[in-house]
Amino acid sequence: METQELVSKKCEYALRAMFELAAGSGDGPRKMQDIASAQGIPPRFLEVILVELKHAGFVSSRRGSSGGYALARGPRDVTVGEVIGFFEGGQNRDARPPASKDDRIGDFAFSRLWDRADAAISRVYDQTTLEDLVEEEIAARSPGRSNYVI
Amino acid sequence: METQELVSKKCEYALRAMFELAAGSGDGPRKMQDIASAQGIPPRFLEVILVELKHAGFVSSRRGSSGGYALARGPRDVTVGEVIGFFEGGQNRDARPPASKDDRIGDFAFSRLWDRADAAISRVYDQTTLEDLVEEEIAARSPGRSNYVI
DNA sequence: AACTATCCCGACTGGAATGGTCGAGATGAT
DNA sequence: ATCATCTCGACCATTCCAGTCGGGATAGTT
Repeated sequence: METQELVSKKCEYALRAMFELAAGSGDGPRKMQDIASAQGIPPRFLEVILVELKHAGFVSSRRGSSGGYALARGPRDVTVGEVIGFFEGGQNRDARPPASKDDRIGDFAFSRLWDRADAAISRVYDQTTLEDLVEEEIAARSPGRSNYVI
Repeated sequence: METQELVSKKCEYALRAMFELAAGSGDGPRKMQDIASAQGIPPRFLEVILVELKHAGFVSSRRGSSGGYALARGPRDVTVGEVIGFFEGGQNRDARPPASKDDRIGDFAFSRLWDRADAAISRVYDQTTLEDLVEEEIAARSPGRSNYVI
């Protein structure tokens, strides 16, 4: 059906950057510029994103001439859902229109509907770790693969 | 977790309008103004929406001094997913950035991820009909109800 | 036929979010 | 000392969203 882009470009960039860190792990920090070209992300924009990821505790950084970024936690311990939750729920997860005394007829049914949709999508995101993504990609690129649906 | 508003305001208004038509069925067409006040929708905006819904074949209309709108199909035969699909997939479901020859590493894994998320949410929307919503609302308002999760 | 309530349509607008850039500074490895 | 790198805040352009407006077409009612 392909509804719309579920997450913002910024959020996808963040995920791809972390994916890159997870995939190319083991050799100390990765330089921002490398990540940018590997994943096709506008470099200056990636800067902004990485700073936010650092503040959120997802990545760590080292300055200086052999610096760069690395995952703060292991790829197995960070889910896609956490990252998305941070970027989409940034600073606006509050401030209900205060007086909702005028409840329309259908409020309940729709509220349940949105909740169910939200739960369904969260279930997918929360069950997928960075490691899962890396393994899925490796499996896809190995030649004699079978088409299992994970 | 409560990520964000999954559908646009316009789309939600459309659904609520159709919900209203489904709930208050049986007495000929409903006037636009009535629907607007019943569901708290800006009237002139609702006009726009109803015209689109008519063009899409979801509702029918009668003009003149005792006119109004009615569901084109029975509440049991129209799913929430159809309506959402129409409003969100309006005119922009095409125009891929033409040359995507430069496939990054991770394209496959992410593509699968978005597909799974999309499928999860579509499953919820496509399984819910207008009638389901109406019944759910009625059940919620009946006094001695039990808290089943449907 | 006149009246009037209703639907019908296209153009328009203000504000917010998105996607992205820029310049300058702080820090630290070599 | 030097240079590559991260760090920060301000800035900007475009798009999209939510909603409005004025006028016109249509059809019941009297």
